[in-house]
Amino acid sequence: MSIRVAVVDDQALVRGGFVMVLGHQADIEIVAEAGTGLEALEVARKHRPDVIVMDIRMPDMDGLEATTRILGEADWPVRILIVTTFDPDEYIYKALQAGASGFLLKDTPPEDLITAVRVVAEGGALLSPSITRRLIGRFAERLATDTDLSSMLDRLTDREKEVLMAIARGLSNREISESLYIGAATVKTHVSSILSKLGLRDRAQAVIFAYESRLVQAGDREADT
Amino acid sequence: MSIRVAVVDDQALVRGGFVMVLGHQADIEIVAEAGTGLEALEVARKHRPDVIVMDIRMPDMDGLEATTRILGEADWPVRILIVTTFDPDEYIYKALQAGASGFLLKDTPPEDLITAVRVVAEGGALLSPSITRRLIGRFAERLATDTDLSSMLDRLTDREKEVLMAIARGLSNREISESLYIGAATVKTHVSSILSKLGLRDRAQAVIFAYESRLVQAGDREADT
DNA sequence: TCTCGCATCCGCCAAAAGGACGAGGCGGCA
DNA sequence: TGCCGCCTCGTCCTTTTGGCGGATGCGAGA
Repeated sequence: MSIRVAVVDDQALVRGGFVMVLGHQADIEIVAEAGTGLEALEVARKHRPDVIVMDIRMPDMDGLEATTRILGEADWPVRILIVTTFDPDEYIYKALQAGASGFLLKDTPPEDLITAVRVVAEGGALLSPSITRRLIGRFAERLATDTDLSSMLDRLTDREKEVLMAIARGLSNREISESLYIGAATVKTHVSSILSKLGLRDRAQAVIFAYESRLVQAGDREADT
Repeated sequence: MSIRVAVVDDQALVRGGFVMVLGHQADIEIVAEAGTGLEALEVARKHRPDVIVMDIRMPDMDGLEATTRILGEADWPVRILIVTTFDPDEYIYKALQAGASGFLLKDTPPEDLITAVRVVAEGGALLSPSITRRLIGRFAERLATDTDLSSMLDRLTDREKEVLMAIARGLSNREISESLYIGAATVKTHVSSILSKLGLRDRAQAVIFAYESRLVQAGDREADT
């Protein structure tokens, strides 16, 4: 069974090029074309393609908005491959957030487009090499600065680390004492020790340290009680 | 000019397969092979390949360590492509941190390996589709939870946002008053207003909110005064 | 024009936090 | 065995914080 593809681009020439490239593949069938975001919604609903090759800049509604909507209302498995000339960070992150399975630049060779369609049809994901590089960069950079601050964590005892994490969850001393089953005075001792060891002044700075040192990470908050 | 490639894998059969696949390409030349991490260091120094196809699990020294070392001491442009059977998150992040330009699983088809070598040789980056998907997932998830919390930021006035950011930098009320050239009592009023509007109890929780809402981000700390 | 929200300021008060001690119990280690 | 680090708890004190009420000026919009 061939991969059913819809191509969405407002420039007829570009769209035609995509259709030409993809349509000549034995395992790919072009089932629809659209020139605007709104049209994309229609053809998606009507033809229920497996993969939608989508431009970003379009009249009516841009490709990112269309992606969000289509994925939001689709009741069949559809993958969206963003293909664009522009690659500012903003677009990429929005595209990924919208749920796109791939992000290609228009300067990629035709065979890569074909590969990309096949990959996303199978549930994989694919980015242009340059974008992959940037994404990797962001990750690596994030991991790189870890060691300096987190090494200071070694100065803390296990108990103190527990208390610090509790502080980083926004608990008061009394709440910490209850959650750790120790006296309030003990918590204060630990807190003082933590602040002193880390060269901090108050629990607010301790929270900052916890985040900066990746002891806790933005986003991994368990449900607040 | 062809791409000069070195293949590093401790399993002779696998290594032979890679060499076979890559060596038959007109634009690729296999200039060296190695079976261990230490050997990889040697052949890298000796043959100065453009691209090193590297396994992770090896005797002597694993591929990640070898990657780090080679990239650290190399005085010529060398790209490293990690190819492995295993894909735990840990490996991926370490590989990216080590500076690898690509990360392929051994279940990818041979032509993809060829493509990957060409891509990284040109300075691009490439990940296996499944890994790309995971990386995207991590990013999207990160951005996904943004709106709910950051929408609460809209309730704050500009001045309050300033104060909140100051709190998130670890300043005391007095320091904030000095940095904003306003009275200490005024700062307290703002702080109270912030806590009340956001449903928080104290400045420590405000710091947490600032990080969770991405008002401030771990890592973008300017040098502490 | 007259509110209303915002920023600014003031003071008072209770709670929380933090600093500076001392002190006992406990386990590892020389 | 004795020392040391860790955890525990206490007490006393100062500083900080946060809540509350009230007040002024100011600009935008009804």
